[in-house]
Amino acid sequence: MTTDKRLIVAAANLLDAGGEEAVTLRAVGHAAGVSHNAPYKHFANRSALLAAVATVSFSDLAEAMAAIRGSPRTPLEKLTAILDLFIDYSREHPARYRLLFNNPETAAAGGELKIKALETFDHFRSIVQECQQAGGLPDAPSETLASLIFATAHGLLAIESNGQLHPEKGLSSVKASMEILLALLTPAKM
Amino acid sequence: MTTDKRLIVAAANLLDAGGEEAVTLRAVGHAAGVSHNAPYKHFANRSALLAAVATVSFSDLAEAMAAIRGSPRTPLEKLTAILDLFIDYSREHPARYRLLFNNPETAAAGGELKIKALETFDHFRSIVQECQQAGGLPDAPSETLASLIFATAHGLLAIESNGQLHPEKGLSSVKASMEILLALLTPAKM
DNA sequence: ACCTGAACACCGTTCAAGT
DNA sequence: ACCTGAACACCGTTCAAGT
Repeated sequence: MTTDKRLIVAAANLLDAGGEEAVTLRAVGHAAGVSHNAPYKHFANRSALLAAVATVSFSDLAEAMAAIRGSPRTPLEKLTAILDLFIDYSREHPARYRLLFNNPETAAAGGELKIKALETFDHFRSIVQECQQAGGLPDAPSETLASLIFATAHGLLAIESNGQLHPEKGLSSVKASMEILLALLTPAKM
Repeated sequence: MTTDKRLIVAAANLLDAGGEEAVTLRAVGHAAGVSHNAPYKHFANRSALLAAVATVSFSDLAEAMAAIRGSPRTPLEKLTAILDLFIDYSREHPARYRLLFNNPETAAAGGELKIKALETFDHFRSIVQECQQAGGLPDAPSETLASLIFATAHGLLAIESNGQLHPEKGLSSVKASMEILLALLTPAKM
């Protein structure tokens, strides 16, 4: 594996294991078997290395979403699956989730990172559109509705981690709340 | 003004002006007219100082929400007003907003900070409940519904700042999307 | 009780130099 | 082309000392 890939992997592992503050260039270099400033030969600075981690992470997410999108399930099952994927990802990789969806620098990025992020969102939007065509979601621009649903999941995860979402019997509060939202949004069958 | 208050004000100003990274104890001390480690005589460490900033910020927010809650408006007008307050706050004080609603340390805090945060949320929940009683929102536990609406606003602000929310003609996208959500949630008049 | 200045460990970044 | 080690500026934190 080339040094730049090893640096990205090392940074991602440190991020998952110890949060963003644990991703020091010294630790990354050491984990990749190079000196503490070898990263500068591959990335402009620490932010650029984190952006590279975000880019590959978005790629992985987009790939998993594409698999769900192409699977033989009903649109509503796909929507539930993709929401679960997203929610599980945030629980299993909280610091990386923060880097992807809660980081001003990631947000301000352009280039490949932005493209991968938009790709990820488009898989989600497409599944929402399938649900609309199947009559399971109301008739609004799919992008607007997808933003709303995605934003709600994202926001619920945030307030859950803020301890402001009271747990409900057994079930994940976020998943339960998303089911309530989808139920409320489902057009009345005539 | 006592030194501890001056330190909190200085930290809040630095936060608003330059983001969290600008809140160094050296800069805070200098702005408050004391040495770079005088803060340690009033706060356990940098995190504790930021927690104090969060606490007074939540207090201010709760006060503004209480004013809306007690104003002579219809429940739906109050809900719109409180959502606008929240959205405007995030735009005018982005770094402070992040500290309040997007910070793992704030989330993990207890004590007065937690109390003030819950107080803020309860004003919101109460107005949602008023809307439900007026028939403008569906019949679900007010806490659950309030969490959903709050989470959606929070999430929309996040994806807007992530550049994933396309602007709509003139209006704030977040405010427009929230109106769509409320319209979709409004029970059909029979 | 409240504050200061020196000191320590750590970090991002730069630079001159090595192969 | 790729890497290393020393160095610099900056930061959070601690400590001994001052009033």
